[in-house]
Amino acid sequence: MPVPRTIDRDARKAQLASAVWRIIVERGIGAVSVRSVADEAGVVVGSLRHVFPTRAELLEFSARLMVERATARILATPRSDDPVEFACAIMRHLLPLEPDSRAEFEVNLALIAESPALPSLVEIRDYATREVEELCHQAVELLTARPRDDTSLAAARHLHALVDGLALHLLTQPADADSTWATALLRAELASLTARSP
Amino acid sequence: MPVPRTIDRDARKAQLASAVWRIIVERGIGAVSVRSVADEAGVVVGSLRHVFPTRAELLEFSARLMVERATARILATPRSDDPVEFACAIMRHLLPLEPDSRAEFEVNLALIAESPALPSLVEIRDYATREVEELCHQAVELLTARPRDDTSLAAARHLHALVDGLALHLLTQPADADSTWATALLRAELASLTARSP
DNA sequence: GGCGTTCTAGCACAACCGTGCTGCCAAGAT
DNA sequence: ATCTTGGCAGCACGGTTGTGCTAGAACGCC
Repeated sequence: MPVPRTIDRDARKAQLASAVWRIIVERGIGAVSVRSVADEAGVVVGSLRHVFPTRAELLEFSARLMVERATARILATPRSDDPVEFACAIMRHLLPLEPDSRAEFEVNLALIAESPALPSLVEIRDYATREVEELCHQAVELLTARPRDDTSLAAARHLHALVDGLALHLLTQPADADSTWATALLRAELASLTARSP
Repeated sequence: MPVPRTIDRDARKAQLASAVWRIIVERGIGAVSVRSVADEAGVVVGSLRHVFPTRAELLEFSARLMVERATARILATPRSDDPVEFACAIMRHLLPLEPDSRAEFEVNLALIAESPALPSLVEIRDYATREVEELCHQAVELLTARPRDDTSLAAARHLHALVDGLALHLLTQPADADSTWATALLRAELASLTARSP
């Protein structure tokens, strides 16, 4: 049985997904169409549709890959002896401070804004939210060195809301504006968690 | 000089704007077109375009009216003797706890997500952000009873991020889910502000 | 070399989009 | 009664969208 030429489908998918991200960042989610994405990726529509038969599949994969990338980056955070600095380094990855994470958050927001029209993306978004929530729980556990209870649950929710709110504000200001205040705020919050623990 | 029949343009504009909101909430920002809005409002495209010649003007007015409505609702908050309860009542208006405020926040988010494509809406969004920021400053001043300085600025930013993060999380959960935890979290944060002041 | 399969390239179609434009209707001032 | 003008209804046009479908090109295996 002959096995004809095959391209690296995963690489091709990633190439197309990053084209999607670029368009979302530069022109908004509304500008994402099979044609604009194919153009941006430098392929023809036929090739794109050979890998992603429908637009929904294209967006779904793009969203999923984005979550994977973010997860990988967070897991790759170098351990630190200082708990506050370690937690801060992890949480910083959730803020749109660099082009990559900025794109990730922008895509995340686009998913929320378009969720009524794209129900298949809701579960991806919810999965990502649960992951971040779990991360906040772990951060609280690390800093307070206590098991989970009602107060630590509230603290985790507080931290989660704070991080996402900071992300929202960083996104609405220009990419090159001063953003040291956000890190400082985050570090102060994390430090106060250790201070409050007995 | 003859003066022919005139409709209440402001009422007509508000009618069309609320149709825009409904579509954003139910079908996402991507589903907002002159035709879908005219349908939803029960008028024909020609009539809509008589009031809003272009789609951009329609969206711009809808966004501006939304900010006005929110501002009015906040200003109408009854004063309370308890500073924490008063601040909490005001901040609750910024959370998507009821259909109206839910729609407002959803529209706000849609504006952010589509800002690359609709630059004219950016300044409206920025104006709304500044208003909320100012509100947070006033809340901090009220609770700590101290003038603005670096620490109160940080506290206001903290509060602002927390409120917007909470709003984001409330939006991603079903409209009828339990949301008492958000109010509790907010009240605790506001109470801790008074506690910290000397 | 020939075959078979994957990939590429693109046409076609129906639907939808924003917007320019043209009549028609109704109502109030004269 | 007539005239003037704001509002209503809708057609038309060029563009874009998602997707079905077909024909050819490129390549690994026999």
